[in-house]
Amino acid sequence: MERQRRIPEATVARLPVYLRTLLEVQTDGVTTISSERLAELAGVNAAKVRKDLSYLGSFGTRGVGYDVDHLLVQMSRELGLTRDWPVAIVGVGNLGAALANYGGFGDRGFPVAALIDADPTKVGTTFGGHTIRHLDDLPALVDELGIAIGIIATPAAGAQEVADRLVAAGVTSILNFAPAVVTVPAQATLRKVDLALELQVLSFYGQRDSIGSSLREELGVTAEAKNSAV
Amino acid sequence: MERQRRIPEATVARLPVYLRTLLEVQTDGVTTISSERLAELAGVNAAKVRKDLSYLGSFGTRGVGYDVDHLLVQMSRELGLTRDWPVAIVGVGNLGAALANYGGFGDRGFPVAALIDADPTKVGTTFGGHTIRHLDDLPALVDELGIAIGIIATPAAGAQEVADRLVAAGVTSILNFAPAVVTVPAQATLRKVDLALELQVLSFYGQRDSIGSSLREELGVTAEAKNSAV
DNA sequence: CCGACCTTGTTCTCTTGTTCACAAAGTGCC
DNA sequence: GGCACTTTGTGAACAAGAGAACAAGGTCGG
Ligand SMILES: NC(=O)c1ccc[n+]([C@@H]2O[C@H](COP(=O)([O-])OP(=O)(O)OC[C@H]3O[C@@H](n4cnc5c(N)ncnc54)[C@H](O)[C@@H]3O)[C@@H](O)[C@H]2O)c1
Ligand SMILES: NC(=O)c1ccc[n+]([C@@H]2O[C@H](COP(=O)([O-])OP(=O)(O)OC[C@H]3O[C@@H](n4cnc5c(N)ncnc54)[C@H](O)[C@@H]3O)[C@@H](O)[C@H]2O)c1
Repeated sequence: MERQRRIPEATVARLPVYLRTLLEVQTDGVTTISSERLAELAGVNAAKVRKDLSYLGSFGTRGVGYDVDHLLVQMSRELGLTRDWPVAIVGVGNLGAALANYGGFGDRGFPVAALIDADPTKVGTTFGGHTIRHLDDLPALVDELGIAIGIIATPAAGAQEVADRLVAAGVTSILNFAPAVVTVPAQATLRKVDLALELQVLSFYGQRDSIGSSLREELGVTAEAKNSAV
Repeated sequence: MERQRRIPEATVARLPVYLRTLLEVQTDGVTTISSERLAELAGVNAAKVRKDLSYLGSFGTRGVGYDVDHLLVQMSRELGLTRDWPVAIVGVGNLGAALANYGGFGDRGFPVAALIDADPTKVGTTFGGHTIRHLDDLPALVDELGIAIGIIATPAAGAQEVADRLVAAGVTSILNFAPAVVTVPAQATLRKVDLALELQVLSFYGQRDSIGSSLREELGVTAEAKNSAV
């Protein structure tokens, strides 16, 4: 039985949800879980769960379900979570500072390894246990600390330049919070988090509702978020 | 010529990007734009732009392009941006505080109208010009201030309860930052922003790359983010 | 007024993703 | 050991979305 490669993008985006769900049931002492139950907890369709998991290999036992521990190991391996991915936060302002303070990333294998800013009055100061470094130090920091992921938390105007510099320094995974279209070469991966966009999408559907349209209800639009990748 | 209803979800998620792009070129004095140019600036395919815009109606002029001002008006109307959408932030911690401090929302028609927390030591204190209110006050706040959107910035454990309370109080648009699966009834809309998920997806693709696989290059995976709706 | 040129709007095809439905495979009772 | 029951893994049908291609419609120079 040949291992199936090329995991669909939609599946990749759901694996973290399954992972989190499995970690939760694991702490409850659950050792085996059916696709039905996992689907319920993860807010998706059971057939989808089975198909998604089948991309990892055939780990289930028919008539029984999936072994939680085993699934967690396979899933972590597939997602690349068997190693740490040091993160650099670029732009230590309002948002960057909040992210730097947040402990939830290091726990999960994404330690904040560097804080970077372009403002000379911020560079050199210490924040949350890190000395803020200048953007020019980026290549050195990548070498020293093995930065694998860059988070852009600068104003929109600077986002593309920061992305270019990150890629030039060898950081090929980028998460962009700035409300700007940023492009990177094909060998890099860029994902974005755009709050204004989210609010505007909510506004769109909210307006539909308040107009009294029952369109979406008729369609049975589902309860769980439908974000594409978020 | 019948107006085409039922705008695809994928299109709805791109309209805010076009909107932002159009606002930018508008300030540069541009009055007309072709689908080709808009596509380039928005980081998408030109055919997609034309198809997306055609859902709003036929506003372009063949041989010329689209009138920027007109397009902005139509798009704003469609997205429901002709009115304000007061936002309540639930959970004024690390993240909630950063969001509350951020001025970028009010500018765009999403004023932060209320800050809500469950912690008795925080309730009653003032933050960023708002007195923090208790979760129990939610129904009253919705009545008084016309809260239209709720942002969940509490720990994961409280997220579902907060969502339930928001819906019960009449808030049908919710943006969830907590790493938890939250479900809402069909008449409500929920979107999520999940940073851990984003990082794990980056880790997946980062691992693929560092293994030396040229899979994605061969596939010509594109430069712009592929987030589904974000 | 006409013809060369440009850009939209839309149709068609291809790809990706979702869901159903069911045979295959395993468990555990009797 | 056999049989009833459960749950997986996947084939096939269906739905949504992306992109190429092109006819229709409009501009503008002459
Ligand atoms: N704060 C929020 O809650 C929030 C919410 C949504 C989106 N955003 C977006 O996140 C980004 C950051 O927001 P913020 O509120 O933290 O802004 P901010 O102004 O508080 O901080 C920006 C920081 O980036 C630094 N910076 C500017 N240009 C830089 C460059 N080229 N290289 C390195 N550093 C640079 C600045 O010195 C500053 O420290 C913005 O694009 C904003 O639109 C923020
Ligand atoms: N801080 C970040 O940068 C960051 C990044 C990604 C995700 N998140 C997520 O965002 C959420 C908030 O993170 P944080 O760092 O601000 O946490 P935090 O602990 O700093 O703040 C949480 C706040 O929510 C309040 N709260 C708790 N339960 C509540 C309830 N039932 N109703 C109302 N308020 C309640 C608490 O009193 C506290 O003020 C978490 O789920 C976290 O995982 C945070």
